[in-house]
Amino acid sequence: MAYWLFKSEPHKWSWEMQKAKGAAGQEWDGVRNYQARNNMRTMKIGDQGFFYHSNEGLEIVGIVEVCALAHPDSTTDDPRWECVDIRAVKDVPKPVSLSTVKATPSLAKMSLVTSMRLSVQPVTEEEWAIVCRMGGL
DNA sequence: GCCAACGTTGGC
DNA sequence: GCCAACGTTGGC
Repeated sequence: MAYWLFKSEPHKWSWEMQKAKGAAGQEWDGVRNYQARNNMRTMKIGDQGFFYHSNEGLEIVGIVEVCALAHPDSTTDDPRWECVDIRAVKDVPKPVSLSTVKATPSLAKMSLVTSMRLSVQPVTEEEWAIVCRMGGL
């Protein structure tokens, strides 16, 4: 099982909207970056991910789960772009902010810090455990 | 809203 | 295949 982090601007697609989709989940469309796409291609059903609010909020607010393998992105005809589906699993009781992540030495190597602009990122098992603990899980 | 960082595009 | 121009992302 692998761990990931999905970024979304809340005014475009928020955690509340994701939760409203329930178990059916939502296509993670609109990604137009090769590295992010490649990350999605390697995802398996049941992989866990953090849901991060970028631009506003700047914090990890929820846990999601991959519920469909990479498939063509329905929002484009360009065959280069694929995406997975994810569904909300649970809230992070105490959202973990970017400033907290930056201030935590053991999280200094998180992609969130080192690859600021990558919208779909891998998270290591250690990082996952640390963030979950800080988030009250 | 600004702007730095960085990914992508396209001319040569 | 290089690199300048351009567009986008995302923190502040």
